[in-house]
Amino acid sequence: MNKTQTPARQATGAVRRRGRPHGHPQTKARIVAAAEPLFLEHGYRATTLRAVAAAAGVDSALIGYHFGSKRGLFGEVTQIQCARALDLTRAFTGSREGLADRLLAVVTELWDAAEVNRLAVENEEVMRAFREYLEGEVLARLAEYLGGHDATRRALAAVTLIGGLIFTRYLNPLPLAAALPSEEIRRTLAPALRAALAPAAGGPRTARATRPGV
Amino acid sequence: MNKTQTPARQATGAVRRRGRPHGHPQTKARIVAAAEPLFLEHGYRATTLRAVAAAAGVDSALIGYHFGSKRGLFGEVTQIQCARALDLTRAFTGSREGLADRLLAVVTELWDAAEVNRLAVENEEVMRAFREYLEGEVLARLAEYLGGHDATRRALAAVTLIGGLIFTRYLNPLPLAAALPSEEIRRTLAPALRAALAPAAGGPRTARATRPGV
DNA sequence: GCAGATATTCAACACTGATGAATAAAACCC
DNA sequence: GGGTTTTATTCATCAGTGTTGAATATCTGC
Repeated sequence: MNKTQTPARQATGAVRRRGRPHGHPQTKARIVAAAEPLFLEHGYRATTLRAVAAAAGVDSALIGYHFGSKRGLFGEVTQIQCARALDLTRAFTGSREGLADRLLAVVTELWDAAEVNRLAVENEEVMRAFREYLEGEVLARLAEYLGGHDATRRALAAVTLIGGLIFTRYLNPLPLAAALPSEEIRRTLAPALRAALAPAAGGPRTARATRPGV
Repeated sequence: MNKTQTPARQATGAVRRRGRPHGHPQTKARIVAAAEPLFLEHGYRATTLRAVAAAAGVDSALIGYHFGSKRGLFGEVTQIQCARALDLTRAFTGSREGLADRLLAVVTELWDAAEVNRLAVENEEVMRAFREYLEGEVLARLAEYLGGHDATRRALAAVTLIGGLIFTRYLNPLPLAAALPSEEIRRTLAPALRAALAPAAGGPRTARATRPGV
């Protein structure tokens, strides 16, 4: 007659009474902490909310309550990592000559340390954030740093290369690109990045900059 | 509100008897044809097998029967497009001097024409195929074409830039990169790609690069 | 103490992709 | 040209997903 025999057996096996427990004031943080390794190991799709809830020792409905949706939780988990992994401020302080090397150093350092590898590409929201950051932040600031009427185009070329580095080494890692030590990667890409950043005067084709920077 | 009373009402509304119908010998092709626009418009995740089956006017179980799984169907739909979009053979026939320009031309032409934009990044299988192609095919052949002991490194730099182009313009398009006409993109990236392909001797930026690749 | 806000639990819901049993159509064999 | 086998299709159902609403327990302000 009664289907609810086990009153509240969470995955941990610990029996918890209904209602708000006394000793767990920050469930939200615990959910995030539990979700992070799961997302990192299994990716977005394969990580279920029930698994997260079980790992955190909470009811799965709490995720919806605190984060609205699975997307909200993922956004909460990766937002900080994304922000941390994309902070290029350091590269923009210093001489113009070492800009390419500083950019490569910052990118490889941050992304080597970041644990956002591979999984972000699955999530539309993260990709959108990444896109907006790459264009609205990196490209814009880089163009401003470079200056000149051709700055936007040079910044675009640089962002393309940097995006390719992040893509082929971290988000969708080619075995070769991922295996090389970062110092070697930097040395490999430095000439191309310097060429991308260099004013087009020395190039074979004169670049008629028609578009004022947007 | 789905009580499943109507015995066999497919999406078309046409009542079909059980068993193999006489006039539809190529259901497989029809499923692929119906799936393609759906995948392209809504992406992988948001396209349900039931919607594909309804659009094709067949039972949803037929997809499993013919393609094994949703992945199988997606692979069937995108495989040809991927192969079509990644055929770089043309770029490898010709003089060494124009290599960079030919590469950029082929990549932009093929990807501008391809309709694989944006959705491929959602699917792990497509990304794996793309990865393997980029490293196993493009990079390997490019290194062979370039020759010399430094060839692999230069090819890697070039592949990084090309991958960045595909990523920031097609797979996860930055507004600016996607808005520019392809001819301008080519002009923008040409110097960097030439520098990537050039036999850099490791020096900072000196013109020791006149030496042809051994 | 008590009213309202907040957090938590439970139970369902609508869907999803997948699969097994039953069956009709076609092909094949002699 | 009937009998058998193979293939294609239908139907029903499964386990599992993210999400949501109702009920309940705890905390907070007065």
